[in-house]
Amino acid sequence: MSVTERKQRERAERERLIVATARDLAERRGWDAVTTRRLAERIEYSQPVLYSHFRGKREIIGAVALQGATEMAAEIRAATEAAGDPRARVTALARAYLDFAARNPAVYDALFQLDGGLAYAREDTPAPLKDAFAALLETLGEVAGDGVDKGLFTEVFWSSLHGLATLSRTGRLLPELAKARVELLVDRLAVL
Amino acid sequence: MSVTERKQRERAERERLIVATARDLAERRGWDAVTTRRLAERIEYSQPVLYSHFRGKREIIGAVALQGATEMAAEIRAATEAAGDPRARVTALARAYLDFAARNPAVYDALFQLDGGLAYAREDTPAPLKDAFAALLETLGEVAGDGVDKGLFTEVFWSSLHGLATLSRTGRLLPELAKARVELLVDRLAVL
DNA sequence: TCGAATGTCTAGCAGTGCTAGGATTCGGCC
DNA sequence: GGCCGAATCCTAGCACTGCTAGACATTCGA
Repeated sequence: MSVTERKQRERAERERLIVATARDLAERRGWDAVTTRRLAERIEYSQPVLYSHFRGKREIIGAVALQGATEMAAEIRAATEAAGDPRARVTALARAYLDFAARNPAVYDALFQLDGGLAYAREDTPAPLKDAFAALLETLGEVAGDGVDKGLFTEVFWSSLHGLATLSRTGRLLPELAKARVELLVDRLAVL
Repeated sequence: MSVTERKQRERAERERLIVATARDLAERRGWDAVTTRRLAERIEYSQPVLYSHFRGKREIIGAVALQGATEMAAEIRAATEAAGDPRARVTALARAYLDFAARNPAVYDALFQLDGGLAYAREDTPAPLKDAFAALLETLGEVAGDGVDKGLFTEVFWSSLHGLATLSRTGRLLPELAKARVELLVDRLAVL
């Protein structure tokens, strides 16, 4: 059985290589540059190998998205736990979120802009996505205010962050106001 | 000269036909279905004709975006002018914005999601885009609050609306909370 | 040692955005 | 009216895309 196990390990390793390569390529040159041919060449296998791991390009995007969700959740938790009072936590959350989006634009796109074939806001939503939302809710639930559903508040706050992240990255907002926008958002939305 | 004029008219008419057809196709079957071949077939000309009007597919998207911006600005102004007090105006604006995004998803994508080769938030930004932002600012500037720059506030409010529009349309937010999200956003962000 | 199963690759399909170059039609001039 | 140059348009094709059928090699169990 040890041969089979080794093969499974190698297969899993190759799958990680595919996801990592796709992510790297997308981050360096954009998702348009992530073609099945280029990806196959980089991992030094032929195209059909990709399809023995994933149903298609969409699923590869989905895999990158899940990886990104896990990292994002971790970074957000790390940032909020380091802060003292609720206000500092919310500010830290907002900064960590926008930071992640700015530093990993391709991963962010895989998560929230592109179609990775993943289910969101449902029962069968993959665990990493649920957990990322939970990471937001843990901190934002604290400042939802009386009588306001924590989930509802988190959705609204998250939407605002998402809007800031996407519009600013595509040059649709004034760059010099970035910091002021975050402060204004936190001041107004959070009940402290 | 009248022959030349007629030709120019016909050319302009054909250009309108291209934009209208692209928009219709995108709205019915998504932007992926808007291929140069299909578009050429629909307008009953060959592909190269498209390139005598536009540099490429990107510019066609841009043309649809500009058309959409004009309509959006008009709808927002119509909605806000019909409302009485500032609070009603802001709510009407939010509803009108999200309504437009929901009713014209392809146009909304052309405007804020896809690359139409347009400049945003700059001096050389096309007039329709500037005017759409102005339409938002006219109403939102009223409720920015003391000491808060109206442009800054408009950017933040707009980003929130954009986040709601995109995340809800791609199924990333709970559909049943749509109304509550708008109310919460207006309540918190606007200074009344 | 041989047949079967597994793994991988070559080659190809239908589709994409875009364009070079040839055919055709048209307007103005003699 | 007949001709020529220019404007207009189309055919055909390029290099690319995601994806897959079928051939080929390799490895495994009997």
